[in-house]
Amino acid sequence: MAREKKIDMVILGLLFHEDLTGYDIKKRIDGAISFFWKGSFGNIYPSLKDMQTRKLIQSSDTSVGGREKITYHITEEGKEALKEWLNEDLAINELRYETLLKLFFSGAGSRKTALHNIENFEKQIKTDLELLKVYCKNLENNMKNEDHLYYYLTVTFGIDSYEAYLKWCTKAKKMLRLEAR
Amino acid sequence: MAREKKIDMVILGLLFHEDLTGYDIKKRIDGAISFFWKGSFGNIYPSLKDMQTRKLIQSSDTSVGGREKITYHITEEGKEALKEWLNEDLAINELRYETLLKLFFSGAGSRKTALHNIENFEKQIKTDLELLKVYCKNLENNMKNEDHLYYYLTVTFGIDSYEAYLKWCTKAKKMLRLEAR
DNA sequence: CCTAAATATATCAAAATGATATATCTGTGT
DNA sequence: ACACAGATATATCATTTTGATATATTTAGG
Repeated sequence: MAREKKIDMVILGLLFHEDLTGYDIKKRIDGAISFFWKGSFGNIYPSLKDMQTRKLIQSSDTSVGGREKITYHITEEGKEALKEWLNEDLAINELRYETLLKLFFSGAGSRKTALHNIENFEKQIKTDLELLKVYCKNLENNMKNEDHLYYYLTVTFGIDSYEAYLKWCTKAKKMLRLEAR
Repeated sequence: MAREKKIDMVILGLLFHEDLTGYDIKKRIDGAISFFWKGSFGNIYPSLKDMQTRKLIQSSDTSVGGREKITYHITEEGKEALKEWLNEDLAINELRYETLLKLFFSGAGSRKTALHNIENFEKQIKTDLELLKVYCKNLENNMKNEDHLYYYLTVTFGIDSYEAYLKWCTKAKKMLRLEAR
């Protein structure tokens, strides 16, 4: 059996709630989802075409004037495929943190470089954490349906782990400054 | 300027300390590094050939009997390239957590499925956390050089964040069980 | 002495990434 | 009325990564 293309599931998950264009899908992925998954035009558009031939989604032309616009709709087969994936036990969870990679190899550099890289990371995380907290507050005032609960849980995952990262940053910086070479 | 191939930096980082074969490199990457970065034969071997033509590394044939074996050694240019990368401010840090993706789309499934996916995640994390703690204990008894300090910091990053994940799992499971549909 | 596991290199299809090309529509300031 | 920046929208491409497989040799255990 061919390996499952994850972008397909992201798209099906989004189309489960509403009809969207490829461009809309990209915007949704760039929102809260981007904290734990990415997508690009380079895989969204091919996936849309492919899933249409596999009858998991249907397209309808909703062009306005000269502006081309193709809106996609999930089929029953598409909903089935999504549910099957949700029920599979396998889930691949991966970190790809270049900051940690650089830190690991900092023996080839200096304490100063290592500290600098951690400070950059800290800055990145603080910015993202602020954003997540805004999402969280908005959700708390508007937890009206099941989907909001799942959304809320992913946001709190982000907040909790980012807060742990920041605590680690403080510890790590202290160690790098104290333990004289 | 061509985009930087990250696998090159991983290999240079490893070769900075010792000469290695492609197979050795794969084994190193599959160790502690695998918690924050991955590598496969499919990009290790091509990278080795490419970096050799770019004079960042040198190869020497160390075959034993009929067994082919090519050992690589970092050059001064290679060391320079590694240091340059360490000194670049840019670092791409990405999470790719299929568990969170499934949780986010659990509206298409059920509370039961969502809970099941979190329990699977919890199991995965607990196993990995145990391993990280072993690494940590070994390091604490053997913190003799600068490299061990950097290694130790990446390991504590893993431990701290995984512990935060587990706390989140407990909270999330409670919410999913309490908040009746 | 057999065999399973580890060592070792290499390649390939499939998927993801990141950038770019092309064209249209919308809102803002002048 | 007009220019023009920015948002909307689809599409493609080279590069990189992933995951699997092919091939062959050596080592360790029963």
